Amino acid sequence: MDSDKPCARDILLHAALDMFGRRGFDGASTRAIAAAAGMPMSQITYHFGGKEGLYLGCAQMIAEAMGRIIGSTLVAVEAELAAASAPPMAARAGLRQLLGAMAEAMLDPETRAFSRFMLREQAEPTRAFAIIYGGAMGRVLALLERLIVLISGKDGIAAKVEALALVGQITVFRVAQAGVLEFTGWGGIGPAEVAIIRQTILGNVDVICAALGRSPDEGGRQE
Amino acid sequence: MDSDKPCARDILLHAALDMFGRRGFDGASTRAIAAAAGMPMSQITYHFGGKEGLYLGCAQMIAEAMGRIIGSTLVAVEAELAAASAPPMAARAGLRQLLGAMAEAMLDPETRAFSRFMLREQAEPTRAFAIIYGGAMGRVLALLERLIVLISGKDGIAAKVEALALVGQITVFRVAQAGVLEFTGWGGIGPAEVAIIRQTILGNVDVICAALGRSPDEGGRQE
DNA sequence: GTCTATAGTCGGATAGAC
DNA sequence: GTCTATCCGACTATAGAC
Repeated sequence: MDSDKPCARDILLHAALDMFGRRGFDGASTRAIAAAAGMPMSQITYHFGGKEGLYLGCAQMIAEAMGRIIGSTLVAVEAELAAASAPPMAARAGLRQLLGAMAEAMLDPETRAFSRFMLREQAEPTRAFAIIYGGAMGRVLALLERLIVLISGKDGIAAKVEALALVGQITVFRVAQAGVLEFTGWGGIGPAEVAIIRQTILGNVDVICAALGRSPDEGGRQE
Repeated sequence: MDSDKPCARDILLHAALDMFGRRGFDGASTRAIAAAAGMPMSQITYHFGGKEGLYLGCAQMIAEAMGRIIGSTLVAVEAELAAASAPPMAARAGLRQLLGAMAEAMLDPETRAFSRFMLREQAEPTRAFAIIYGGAMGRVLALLERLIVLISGKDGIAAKVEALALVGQITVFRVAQAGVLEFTGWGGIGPAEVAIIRQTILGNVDVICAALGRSPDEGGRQE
C-alpha cells in the first residue's frame, strides 16, 4: 500500500502467513510468529497494531500476490475474447488457458501457504475473506462464468455451478492434500504430478465443452 | 466401541466436533466445549483423558458416521459390479450412483461438521487423519478408481487422478463454501441447490465416461 | 524504530468433595 | 460419575528504556 522496501514488515507478513495458514488464527501465537521472523513480538504491535491487523495484512498480501500470479492470464484471456471473431471458439481456448494456468499455479511454493490460509477463511469467513475474494478470486470466477456462458449458452446459475465444478477438479489436489498423497502414493505435488493433473483436467474440460456446445440448453440428464 | 446408551460422552463428542471444526484444535477451548455440552470441563478429562483424546474421539466418530452414510451405497455398487455380466456398463452406473450419493450426502446437516473437521486434517494431518482415511474415505476412493479402470482402461495413477478430479467437482461446494455462496448468491446449500449440483456433475461424468470409453489409453490431449 | 520487562487474561490439567 | 476450586503455564498487549 505504501512503499516496497524489503522491510521488517514484509518478513513479519511472510512468517505470519505461514503460521496462520498452518495453525489458524488462535493456534498461531504472536510470539511464535515474531520468533520465526527473528524479531520481538512488540514489532507486531508497532507495524500492524495487533494480531488481527497482522492477520488482515496477510489477506491483503494474498489478494495482491494472486493478482500478480493469475492476473496476466486473466487480462490475456479477456483481451482475446474481446478481439475474437468467433467468441465460442475463443472461449474454449480461453477456458483451457485459464484452467491450465490455475493448475500450474500449484507449482508455485508461495501458493501453498495461500491455500492453507484461504481454506480456513472459506470454512469460517472473517473480514479477511472479503479482502481475498475481492481480489483475483472473484475475477477468475466471473471470467469462468462468462466463458461457459459463451460456450454452452447455459443460464447464469447453471454456468456458475459448472464453473465451480471445473475449479473443483483443480483445487481438490490442494485442498485434500493429505488424502491425495495417501491415495496416489506421491511424495508431493511437483512438475511431474502437475503435468498429469493438468492433462487429466484439460481432457475433461475438452469433452465437457464439446458436450455443452452440442446441447446448449441442457447439459446434463437427470437420474 | 462399547455400549450405545445416550451417554454424556456422546453429547460431549457432538459439541467437540462442532467446536473443533469451527475453531480448530487450538481455537476450541475445553471450557467452551464443556459449556456447550452443559457440563463441567473435568468431564472431558474423565471420559477422554484430555483434550487430545477428545479430538481423536471425534475422528473415530466421523469415521463411523461416514461408514453409516455412504457404506450402503458402497456395498451396493460393489455387489452390482461383482454380479455384472458387462462390467464396464455396470461401472458407469455404479459411478453415477456413488457420485450421486456423495452429492446428496451434502444435504445431511451432520456432514457439515464433518467437512470442517476433515478439512483441517487434510491441510495439517495429525493422528486423527489416519483414523478418518482408514474409514470410508479410503474405501470410496479405492472403489472410484476401480470403476474408472473398468470404464476407461486407464492405468493406476491416471485412474486415481481422474477419480480425485471427479470427487473435486463435488467437494468444492463444501470446501469453498464461502466463495460458492458469494459467487452464486445462494443463501445456503439445500435440496434445490444440491439438485442443480448433482445434475451438473452427473452430466459431466456422463460425457467424461463416454470419452474415456472411446479412447481407452489416452483421455486428454496436451497443450 | 527497536528492544526488554511486566501486567492481566485465559488456557488445560488436577485434586478432592459429594 | 459428577461437580467445584485451584495450580501453573502461555498468551496478547503495553509501558518505557535505548
